[in-house]
Amino acid sequence: MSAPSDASRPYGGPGNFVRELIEGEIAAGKHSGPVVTRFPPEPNGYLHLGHARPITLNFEMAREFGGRCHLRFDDTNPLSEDVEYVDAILADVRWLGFDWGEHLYFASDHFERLYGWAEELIGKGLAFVCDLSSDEMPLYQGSLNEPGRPSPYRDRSREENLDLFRRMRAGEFEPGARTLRAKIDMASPVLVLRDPVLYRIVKASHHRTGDRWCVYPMYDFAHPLSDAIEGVTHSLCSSEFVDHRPLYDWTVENCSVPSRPRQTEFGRLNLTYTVMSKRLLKRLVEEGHVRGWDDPRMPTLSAIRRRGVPPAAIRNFNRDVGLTKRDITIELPRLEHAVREELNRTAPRVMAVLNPLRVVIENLPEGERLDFEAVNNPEDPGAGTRTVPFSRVLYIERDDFLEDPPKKYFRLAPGREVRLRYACLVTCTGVVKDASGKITELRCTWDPATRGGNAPDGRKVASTLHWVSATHAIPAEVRLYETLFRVEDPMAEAEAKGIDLASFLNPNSERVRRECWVEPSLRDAQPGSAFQFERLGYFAVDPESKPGALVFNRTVTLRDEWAKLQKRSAK
RNA sequence: UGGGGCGUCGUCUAAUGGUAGGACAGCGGCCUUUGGAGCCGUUCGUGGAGGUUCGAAUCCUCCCGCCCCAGCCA
Repeated sequence: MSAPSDASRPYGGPGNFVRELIEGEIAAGKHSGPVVTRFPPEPNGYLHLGHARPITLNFEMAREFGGRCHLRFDDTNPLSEDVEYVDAILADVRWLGFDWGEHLYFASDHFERLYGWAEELIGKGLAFVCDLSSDEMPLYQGSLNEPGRPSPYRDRSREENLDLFRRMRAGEFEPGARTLRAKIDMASPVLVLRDPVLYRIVKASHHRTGDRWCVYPMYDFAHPLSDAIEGVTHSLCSSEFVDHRPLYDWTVENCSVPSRPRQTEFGRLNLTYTVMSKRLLKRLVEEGHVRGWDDPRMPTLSAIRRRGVPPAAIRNFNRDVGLTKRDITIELPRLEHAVREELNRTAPRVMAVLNPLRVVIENLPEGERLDFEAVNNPEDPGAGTRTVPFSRVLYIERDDFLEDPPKKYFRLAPGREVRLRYACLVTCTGVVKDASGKITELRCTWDPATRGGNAPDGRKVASTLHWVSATHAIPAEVRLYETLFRVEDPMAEAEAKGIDLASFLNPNSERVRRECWVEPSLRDAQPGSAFQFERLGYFAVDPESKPGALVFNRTVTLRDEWAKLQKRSAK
């Protein structure tokens, strides 16, 4: 149940109102037992970045107070749920670094007791069987401004209600024919209190209970009661459920439950340049805008895992962003910061050339190989060093040479001397072009006195370039990712302008480069492992990668001052 | 429009009647064998109007704005 987390980085800092609430309760002696929270997903889709907030919050609060956090599937709607999602959700929560221990539950485990409480409500005259069809019911519900009218079936006797409800369970009626409803107040200004449906008839096989049930409890009934059964003390949920709290309380107050949970709501988290609703994400998959739920451009947890985002970055992101009652939209760079921060600490450095330009070292004989020692991670001395081979023909990044360099361009140019990272200083002596004028090769000389990269005479160079040895490098495919959408808030723009969401997709969200070269130490890089390609960014080995056919995904770029300069001058 | 929730730098978030602080982003600089990392500096904010008070982001009144609710979804 304890998360691998840094306790010096508490969730939301001292201002987290949920922590203050719990501390206050404990100070007031309101808890005799442990603090118990829960994360309650419905297994009808994949978890995304928006879910990481309640996951982190629930597990972290339980940990901070020495309690426990349950993982409970709210599987009360067999029409939309599936084991496929159960398995994926389990894997995602585990990946995020949280452990529910023995406390894995399903609302469907509680169906029998829930049913018993429904009969209890009938016995108390607090629930009735309603014969209104799904078409008719809205006619009685009123509207935002007008009160509803009581169902004509509202005053049935307890005996008749009980008989009908038992026959509903026995499968005597067709789906939609009848419902069990709470008897509360059809005139309530709170819509959810207007005799809400508690049970409906569904004849579909449930992924866990099979065909045992013909009636299924609604969320508003199953959720508070499941919390009570499990001894949940703090039912933390997002703000759209604020209106449901009176019904939550009504339910636990009127059923003979073993404990008294309380619901507390916090604001939802959104991110710029993406969408975060299951419906929209599903559309992106189904319409082929992405290759699947784990396409690295998606905001799903499985996708960012594939992209190379470490789980600690997600936990820290949520801790740092904090928690209030308001819905928030975080700017994407804030997430990228958390990702870089974590990867900077942990990712081994390596050299890779994504857009190769051939360089011939004229004063180094063919067939000669020099070995240079490279630091694996300057942030982590314990990561050690490795050897990188150097020879007459190299590749450097095409962007790292300009025949006619502008001011503030520090990289290679005719006649200029730069350092090749970990290797030596080289000077550009010539440029070879093809018939169309495209540069095909650079001629350089190296200074053997600068082995390792420093000049004994103390002369400085303006920049350091990454490189690979052409004869030793390994070919690789590299997938470069940008935001899926071109605009900060695609949903809002689509609605405001009446344009389809798809028109805001970023055509450059994925660019595949197949002629990249990586240093030989990467030969056996395993899927999932993360590296910093020096000067370029962080890259993770894709699950599709194989020895001999390496595939890397760009997780996030490095901060790039030169790119920023260029962007600014382009405006 | 009935009910509910929420308004502090561009974006998040502290300050719980007593100097409006921090992070990310931005800008400027230092440093650098990654134009990375790190370090230093800096611009920018209490939705509005009244009121209470020696003193208001905080308390009161009114106004304005944004979000949620009319599934037999969760």
